[in-house]
Amino acid sequence: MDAIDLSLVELLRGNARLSYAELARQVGLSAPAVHERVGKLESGGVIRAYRAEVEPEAIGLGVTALIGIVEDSNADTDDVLEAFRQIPEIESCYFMAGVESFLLKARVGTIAELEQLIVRLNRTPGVASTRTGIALSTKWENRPQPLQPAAS
Amino acid sequence: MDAIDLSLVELLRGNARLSYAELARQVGLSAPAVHERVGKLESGGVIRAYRAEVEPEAIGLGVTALIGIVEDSNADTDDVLEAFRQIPEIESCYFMAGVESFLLKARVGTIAELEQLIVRLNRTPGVASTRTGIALSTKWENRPQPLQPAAS
DNA sequence: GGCTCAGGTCGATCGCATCCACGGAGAGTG
DNA sequence: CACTCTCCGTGGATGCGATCGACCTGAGCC
Repeated sequence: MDAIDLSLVELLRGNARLSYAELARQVGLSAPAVHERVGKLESGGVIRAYRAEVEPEAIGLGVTALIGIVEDSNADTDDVLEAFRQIPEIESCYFMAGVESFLLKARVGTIAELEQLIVRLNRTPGVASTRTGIALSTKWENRPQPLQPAAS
Repeated sequence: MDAIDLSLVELLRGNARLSYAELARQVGLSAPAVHERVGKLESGGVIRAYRAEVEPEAIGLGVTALIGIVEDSNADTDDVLEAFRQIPEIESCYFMAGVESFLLKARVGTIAELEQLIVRLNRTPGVASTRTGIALSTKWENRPQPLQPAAS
């Protein structure tokens, strides 16, 4: 993980569809060299996926909610996590310090669907209570930040 | 925005680096047809970007925090937003219903940097108070959900 | 010095991206 | 109904990029 790898990661965070030839020009190596480096970044787990970022409203997901979860005192956290994983509306799941063990980000089409989701969450074994905040608008999301000299 | 467009979006959300030829095979059109459809999805704002998803720890961003912001009663929301936009550590910014006007997701390298960030936020004109929760681990993030028949 | 290995470059081959000309289905109209 | 316009697609051609294999070079080590 040297400075060139870092540049490659930064370039691909900005535009995942850059060709190897273009990446090679940007970092000053040959295309095969870049190909090999990127391959290692992928198999080494640094690059996890390449995703198109889509306007949620355009695919019928106009309602965004952030939901804090308090667990039962006797809950099995792994089971709760597994139950959350089965719910496709939950886009992100963070395990938090504090009273609320989890913070979930969910996207649904309508407020009615959000209501159903909350009911489902409250019924999930191990969940003691939920606290839902509704995002009126997403100002931005997953903005890549410029890379530091960095670790490793 | 028909069923084929929806498939294309779903395929690209799963893997942004699929070739047009491969997309064409998956949806049963020719490569030029797919090329044109994807081009329209991009210029129509449905597809906003293609991004590599990176393991944050690998690039020196091991600390994730979610920060609620309460605004001053006389704050100018646009100014506050603009100030947040200048802070690169803020990856996502939601405008919320409730007492806390914003919810921010930020990533930094160390707890010390998080402390500096919180200080900076509290000093920002228009910010009355902040409430920070630390994510001990990210179970998953930005998981694409399978697409509904959908609107539009 | 001479081995070995990691990580490059170069050259060749094949597939893909992309441009262009052409064709067919469906809607609106006389 | 027949005409035409438009949209959306196909097929062919061409140049670029992905990717493989052979070879090169410098660092570390015996």
